[in-house]
This record gives sequence, C-alpha cells and structure tokens, in this order.
Amino acid sequence: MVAQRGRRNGAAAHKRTGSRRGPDADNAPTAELPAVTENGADPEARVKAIPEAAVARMAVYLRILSAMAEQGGTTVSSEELSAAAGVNSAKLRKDLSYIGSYGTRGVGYEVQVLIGQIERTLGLTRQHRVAVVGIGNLGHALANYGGFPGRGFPVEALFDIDPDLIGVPVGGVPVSHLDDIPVVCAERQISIGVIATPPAAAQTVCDRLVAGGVQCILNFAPVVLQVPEHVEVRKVDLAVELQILSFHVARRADNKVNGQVVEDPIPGAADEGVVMPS
Amino acid sequence: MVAQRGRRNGAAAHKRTGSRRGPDADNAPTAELPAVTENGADPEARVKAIPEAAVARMAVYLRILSAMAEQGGTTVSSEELSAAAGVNSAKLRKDLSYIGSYGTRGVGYEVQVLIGQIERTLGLTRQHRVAVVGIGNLGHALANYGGFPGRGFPVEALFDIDPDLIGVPVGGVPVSHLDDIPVVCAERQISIGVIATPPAAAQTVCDRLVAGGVQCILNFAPVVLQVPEHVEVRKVDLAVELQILSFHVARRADNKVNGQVVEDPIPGAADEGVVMPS
DNA sequence: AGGTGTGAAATCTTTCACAGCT
DNA sequence: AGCTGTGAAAGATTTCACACCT
Repeated sequence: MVAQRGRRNGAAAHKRTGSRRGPDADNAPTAELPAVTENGADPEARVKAIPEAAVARMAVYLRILSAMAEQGGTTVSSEELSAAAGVNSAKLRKDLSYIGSYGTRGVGYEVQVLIGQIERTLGLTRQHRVAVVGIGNLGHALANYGGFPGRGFPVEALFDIDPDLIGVPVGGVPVSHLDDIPVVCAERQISIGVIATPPAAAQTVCDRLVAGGVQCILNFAPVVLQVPEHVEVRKVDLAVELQILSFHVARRADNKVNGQVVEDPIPGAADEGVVMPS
Repeated sequence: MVAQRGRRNGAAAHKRTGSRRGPDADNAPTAELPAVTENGADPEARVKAIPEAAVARMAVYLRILSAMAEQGGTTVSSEELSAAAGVNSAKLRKDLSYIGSYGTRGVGYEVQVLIGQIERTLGLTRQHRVAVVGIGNLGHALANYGGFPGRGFPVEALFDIDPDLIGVPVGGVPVSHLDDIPVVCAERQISIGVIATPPAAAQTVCDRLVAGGVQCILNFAPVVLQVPEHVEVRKVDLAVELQILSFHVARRADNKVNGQVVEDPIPGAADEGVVMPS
C-alpha cells in the first residue's frame, strides 16, 4: 500500500480514522461536513468545527456566567470572564469566536446573550435523560446528585445486580436489574449512560447500554471500553488522576533539591532525592 | 534561540492568579525528568520532557500491564498493549520512548520491566498520603475506596463540617473538622488533598489544604480554584463531562438532519436559540 | 481609550514511515 | 521476519499582536 493519508484539510476526504476503532478520541475534530462547510449569513449559525478542548471550557464559562447573572451582572469583559475561568483572555475570546461574534467592542459581552449561545452550542436546550448503572457508593452519590447539574440531565433509570437493591428507589427512581438495561433504556429514551460498576462488569454493561440505544457513556470504571463508532465515551478515572498528581509531586521534589523552584528545569538533574516539602 | 516561558510583554502583569491548569485537557508543559539513577542502564539519551498527555496514558498502560502480569503474561508487543489501551501502537511506542528504551526489538516489552519503569516515572515508588474533605455521598465513596488505587495512596485524613460526623470513623479513619485541616495535614504529611465539598466551601478548603502543606489537589467541586503557583490542581467535573457529551449528542443530531434521524425525538423540546426559563 | 475578533506565529501532540536491532 | 525507537511531517491548540469597532 502506498501512502494514502496526509490529506490536508482538503475537500473530498472521508474523515475516517484509519483503524476500525478509536476509543481514545480526545482530539478529533468536531465536525465532519465534507464539502459543505459553508455557513454564511445564516441567522442560525451552523455548528462549525469547534475544537474539543474549547467545548470543555465552554461548560466552565457557562457556569461562571450563570453565577454572574445570578448576582446581577449584565456584561463581562473577556478579561474578567477569563480570569474567573482560569484561562487567559486570548483563549477565552478565541473560544467564544467559535460560536459567533456576540461581544461588543469596547464594552464586552452581555452575560445573558453569552449564556444563551453557549447553551445552544452545548445542546443544553434539550433534555438528556441519564441512566446510572452500579448503585454502590459512587452510584449512590451520582443518583442523588439530583437531576445532575442544573436541570437538563434528569436521572431516569438506575441499575444494579444486587437483588436487595432491585425495586428500591434511590433519589426517587427505582433500581432495575442489569439485565433490563437494553429494554429500559430504550423505553425511557436514555441518551447518556453512566457506568459506576466494578471494572469487571463495565464492558458488559456498556454493551447493554449501547444495545439500549444509548449514545454517550460516562465511564467511572477503570477500564478501557470498546464501543462502536457512533458512541461517545468520556472517562473519569480516579486512579489516573491521582497518578498524574503523583507524577507532579515526584517531578517537583526532583526539581526542588536546592530549595529553589525553577520554571525551566535545569538539565542538572538529581537523583531520586526524597525531599520533603517544608 | 530564546524559547523561554516568558510571560506576556505587551500587557503588564495582570493578576491572573494561579489556576494555570485548564479545565479539561491540560496544556502546561511538563518539566523535564531527571535522568534515571537507580539501576542505571541509561547510557546516553537523557529523558526528555514528558508530555502531559503522555503521563495520563502511562497510568492506563500501567493498569493494563498489571492485569497482564496477574494473568501470567511476561511480554507484550506495542500492538497488543496499545490495543488494550485504546490507542494506536505508534503513540504507545512514542509514549514509552519518553521514559527510556526498555523494549526488545523483534520481541516486545517485558511486562515487569515496563511496570517498574512506569511506576518509577509516575512517582509511585513513594507513598502519597491523601486527605478527603467533604464526607457527603461522594466523599464517602472516595473514603471507602480503600487505599485508593492499589496501595500507594493511603487515605490518612478525612474532614467535614458536620458535628455529627466529627470523630466518626469512615473507612477506618476518623473525621476531623474543617478547621483542623492545616494542622492535621501538616502533621500527617498529606500530599494530596481531595475536595468533595459543596462548591461554596471549595476555595476555603483549598486554601486550608495549601496552608497545611498539601501540594496537589484533586477537585470534585464545580469551582475554578485559585492556588499558588506551586500547587497542582486537577479537576473532575461531572457537569462539564455531561455537557461535553450533550454537545456531541446535539452535533450528531444536527448532522443527521438531512440524512435520517435516528435518535431521541423528544416531544415538546423543539426550540432553539431561546433560553429555557425553566 | 477600551475591548473584541482573528490571521499568523508558536507550541504541543499525534501519526508516519523506516532505520536498526534481535 | 518481526518489532522497537524515533526523526520528521501533519495536525491541533494556544498565544501573539494588532486591525477595527464603540
């Protein structure tokens, strides 16, 4: 086979990931309209390719904006908003530019307008029914989160395999059996499945959720799920988070051997010095 | 070539306080790791800077390798390991190359060796004492996680503000009061603090953890924490995760409009651009 | 002045593809 | 023949810096 890739954002190109699956997908471009990317003066801005990273930040901006609105704020500058979100203003403006131009030069953004636009972009104008699988400690916590973040994500189904739990209502929703996942999810039009089971059960549960028509999965189990192409998976992995922090602790200790912290590490290196922070 | 991490030069120093870490994906460069020390075998190539993204994946590789070791596996090829981790083999090899050359051409990697090297890189050869703040549903779940991911992250302190909880042992550790965070953390040499409190309390808790000498924070509260430079923060935000998934559901639906709709035709949710006042 | 919107440059990541060991 | 290790190309994201409105 000769090289057939490296297609610079050209026109005709099936945006396919070489192999059959790509669960990783942490950086895939967001839209995939082959040739028809035009979106001129459409009153309803067509969803262009918003970088995945920007989408994640939008959610943060949204929360901050909501808080500001609640406190009576009516306008914000990119400087203010970005500071509250912990990013720099250029990034904030760039992010917002992906969804349109809703600011006023010399003034800033209108809080309400921005909230509306971000909500629209994130698809928050519709409901996304959620199912939580695995009603252990974590599942309980999730189920009781009550409608999840603000409304928009009602928990409509719970599942577990423990006979003692079946039928018991948690947070107002009765627990069903794992075996019923496909049926119940289909019936209740679940669009997001949350997996909070032990790792061993995760893949099976995932398969059933998919069978039930669930399109998106939020996985708390420390397992890499295999899913069909059309299903979106996000992973929240406590162990990974802690280990990343561990890495930083270790790195820091190494860089600190002299009691001096440096921004740019010096190729001086040190052994695995065990330095305790003072 | 001057490639310093210099700050801006145009605008003077603003007060963009801490919180340099983004919401989701990370973007801060990772400092260089000093050369190996212990069992040498590190002739030349000094370990370069390990990309943050690679660090996160290492943790995943590690888990898979451990599972393989448990099942008696002794060697793996990049192809096998990468498939199990859900990435492609080139990425896996590149990631591993950041920590050294521990594979054997024509053969693969020795599971045990890789485990050891990754653990060393992630700083898992030392203990990282953890404190969990906020013993609600989530905090309970975390506290009971028991030593967290395979030992190495012992939970040594718990905090809450509820008088009824103070003194009560959860998962073997008695709950202390929020006010005692600085003292207790310092005493017990806590290096990682986990915040599982309501958003309103998060920043205060964070400040106390920092006062207690905690260097890394895993934040479950939907708040952007402001921290001094030397403190590392990772955020796990359920709302953000769900909203990202929501975005994908919406996008998918949009792209399918001219083709065939296949998903949730939610009755009575047909609006766009209009803010739901619910 | 004051602040947005955005090409263009700088950076960071991923992927290619093949030299080089075993 | 098989598989790792890696320079180099391709992509994606972030940052700069400035034209351009109010």
